[in-house]
Amino acid sequence: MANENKMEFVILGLLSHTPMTGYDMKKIMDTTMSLFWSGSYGSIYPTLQRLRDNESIVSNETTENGRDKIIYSITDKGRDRLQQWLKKPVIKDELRYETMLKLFFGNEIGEEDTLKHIQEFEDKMKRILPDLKSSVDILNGDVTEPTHEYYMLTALFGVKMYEASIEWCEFVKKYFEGKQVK
Amino acid sequence: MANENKMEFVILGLLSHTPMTGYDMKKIMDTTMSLFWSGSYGSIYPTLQRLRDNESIVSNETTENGRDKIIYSITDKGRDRLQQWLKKPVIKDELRYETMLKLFFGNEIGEEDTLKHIQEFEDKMKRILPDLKSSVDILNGDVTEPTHEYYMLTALFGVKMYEASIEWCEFVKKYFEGKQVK
DNA sequence: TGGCTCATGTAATCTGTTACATGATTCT
DNA sequence: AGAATCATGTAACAGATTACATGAGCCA
Repeated sequence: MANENKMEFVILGLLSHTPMTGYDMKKIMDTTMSLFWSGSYGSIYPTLQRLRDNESIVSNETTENGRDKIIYSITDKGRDRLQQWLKKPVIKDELRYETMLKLFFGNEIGEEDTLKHIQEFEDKMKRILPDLKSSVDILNGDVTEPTHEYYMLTALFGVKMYEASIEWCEFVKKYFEGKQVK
Repeated sequence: MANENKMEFVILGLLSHTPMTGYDMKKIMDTTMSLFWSGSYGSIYPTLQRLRDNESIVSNETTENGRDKIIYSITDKGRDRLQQWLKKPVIKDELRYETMLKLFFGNEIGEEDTLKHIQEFEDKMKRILPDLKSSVDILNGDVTEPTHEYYMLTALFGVKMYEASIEWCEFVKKYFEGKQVK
């Protein structure tokens, strides 16, 4: 019942950085924030309307490069609500890894098929890790935007998680290899 | 539309280990599997009925210690379905950390309040880590159950994640301290 | 006796995704 | 010309949680 509508605060948070469109928000969620958050248009646009209705944000219709867009900005009321939420204790940090689920039940299909999931997991992280690392490096030297420090720390968290995950994958592979030899 | 009802496979997976009640399943999800999965009675019990209807599992009503319970077992058909799913590629590994969200927007409330979340995050992991480590140790020496190997590897993943997270927390704290001094 | 755990279940509700519709502009 | 991207939006559906109801046994 603690009706904490997260999407509301994600939007308010993004608008606390700078005014933008719903489309822009989706892009940020798909890139910068994808490590720890996600969202679809089907939840972004209705939430924008709700936030506008309760005066947490205001909208501004403009045309840029011949494209109609609605640029949203946060109001004082919205900033207040955001800050209040930010100061509240965290309710839930959730990890939902299908890979771990399939590993947990791996005995049912055996090591070979299970290792395919582990390898895919490792490959995925190795693909993302370089970009994540370079983000950290770029943001680290950047003192123009105070928000970038916070962004850098979340990216660094990603780097640490992915590095630890990759190490774990290597261990799992060796573990199963060792068993094979026996 | 790739209607992958995960809860079905979680239940089939648990029953592939051993027969048990819905209540038992919930307990395992709250403990052993909580690292990478969760579920409520409101999704467990209806799914059990569906799985029984399509003959993936069978139920057995008994009384133990004067308590009525319904013990479910997996059928050959259910095991087939489970194996087919386990062999399919993983669709989604998702991390949803409110702590990272609040850190990402931390500029809005400043370092002091943000650090409270980081500290809480670290404390939580430091509370869980010892149990997780001892699970790994216990399972590591245990060769009685072949499923325990897979369980051990998921627990080890937890250990690696938590250790890396704690290190990251220490870094974040030092990072902000360093800024303070400047 | 009272509170906790064992045990099963449902109704209301929420939250979110998917898939589609629409149409303009930019890139190749 | 055609594909991809920019940009907004909705309807249908999926999936899950919360809160409640019920009742028995165990422990202090």
